[in-house]
Amino acid sequence: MSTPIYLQIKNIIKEEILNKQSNEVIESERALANRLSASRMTVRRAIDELVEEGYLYRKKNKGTFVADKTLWKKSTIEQHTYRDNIEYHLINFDVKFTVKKEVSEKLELPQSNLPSIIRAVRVVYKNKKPQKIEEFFILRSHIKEKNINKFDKLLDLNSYLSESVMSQKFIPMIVPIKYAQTLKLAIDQPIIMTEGIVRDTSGMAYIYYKAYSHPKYDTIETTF
Amino acid sequence: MSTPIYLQIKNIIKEEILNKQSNEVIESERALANRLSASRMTVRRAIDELVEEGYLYRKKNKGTFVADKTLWKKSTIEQHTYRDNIEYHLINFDVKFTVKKEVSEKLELPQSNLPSIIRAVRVVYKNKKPQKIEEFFILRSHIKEKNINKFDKLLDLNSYLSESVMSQKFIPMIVPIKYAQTLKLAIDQPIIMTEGIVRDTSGMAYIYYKAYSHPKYDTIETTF
DNA sequence: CAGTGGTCTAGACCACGTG
DNA sequence: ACGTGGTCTAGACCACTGC
Repeated sequence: MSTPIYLQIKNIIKEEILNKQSNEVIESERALANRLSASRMTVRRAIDELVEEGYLYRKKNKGTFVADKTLWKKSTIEQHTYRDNIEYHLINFDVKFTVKKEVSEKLELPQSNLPSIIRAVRVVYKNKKPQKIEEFFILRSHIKEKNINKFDKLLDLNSYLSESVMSQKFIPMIVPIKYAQTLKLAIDQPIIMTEGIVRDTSGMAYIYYKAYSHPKYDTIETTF
Repeated sequence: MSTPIYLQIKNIIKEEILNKQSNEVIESERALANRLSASRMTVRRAIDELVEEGYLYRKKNKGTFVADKTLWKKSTIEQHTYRDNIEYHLINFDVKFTVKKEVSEKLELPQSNLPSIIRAVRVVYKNKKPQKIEEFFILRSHIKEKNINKFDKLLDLNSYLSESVMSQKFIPMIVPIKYAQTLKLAIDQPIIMTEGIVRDTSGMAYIYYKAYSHPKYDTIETTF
């Protein structure tokens, strides 16, 4: 088996608590270690992660318990993906060698010898309804060569985020006129614009994006 | 010493990397364990948390490195507290036995035999400027008796969050007229209203709150 | 080959809650 | 007195990197 034991145990526990009530106590760490023929530290690591992900909670000197099902989700901004029908319509795609000051500042680009920047604009539909408009500015040099022609890979933020860090700002505004029609909004509708910068582990900014969200379909939700 | 060794080590490392450059390699886990007279697993635990918090990153078979300083912050909504001068002005405080439908739904209150609810409204000032207006609805039964008369304890969300889970929604809107003046905003200014529900580990909702943020001073920012 | 992080073991002691 | 989670130790093997 190449998958680590603690991950196997994690999945076993995850399955077993499906049949349990919220706030029901689970087996003790020692009992689990014994039953699954693993050391207690390995079981603890599995439980540690399940606690971190909101599936379980611990009470000192009492035991470990199944968390309320409504808490079984982690803080992720990209909320969709559950059973929703998500579609992307690319409405713009080009490579630039000059960009607006705003973009070059956010990506901390050099004044001269500007690198090439991929700019893409797409509409995200959720269950056939327009949900948000996203504008991406991506440093061409950071795209793996084999992905360069696959828009889906290119614009799937999740495939980058595991090795990178994203910081986001939420900015209130009136929907820009040019996007009002696409989002099927009145021209004076307040929306949230999300501005994000993705950096690799060395701190280099390589994606700048702005997303204009429909206020009704795309309520941004996070859990701590 | 009652503070765990792994926390002491965490702080030692945190101090030592202040004098290092970004992407500079740090001592190996074994070397640290040796120098600090701890086992490697204990050192690992300290490093694990520092990686989780964005201070360090690891490269398999290579070493552990100092992360870029701009990544040294974790996803917290309550951004202030650094060096900012934060003040709270309580502008309303009472105990209710009937609440609007909106609140009773969010807190999942019973139809009859309504529990008492504490309602508080306060203005948060940051460096003497109004930053946001917060409305809290708190289940009286969840307040520890000794805190009941200390507004600061009562309304310090951080003192609850360690044992609870908060979920938030960000909703765009035009600033409500009754708050426009307090926030020093034009009456047609778009803002973000943050709606939050805090649940204890058993899943019971006990705080409902709404925060109306000034768009300029309180840009909500998160890191993943 | 030596050194790294990733995983794992089989013990150990502690503080605390409940019977 | 016993069981719980919280912490800690001193080893171990693996896959991989760089010299």
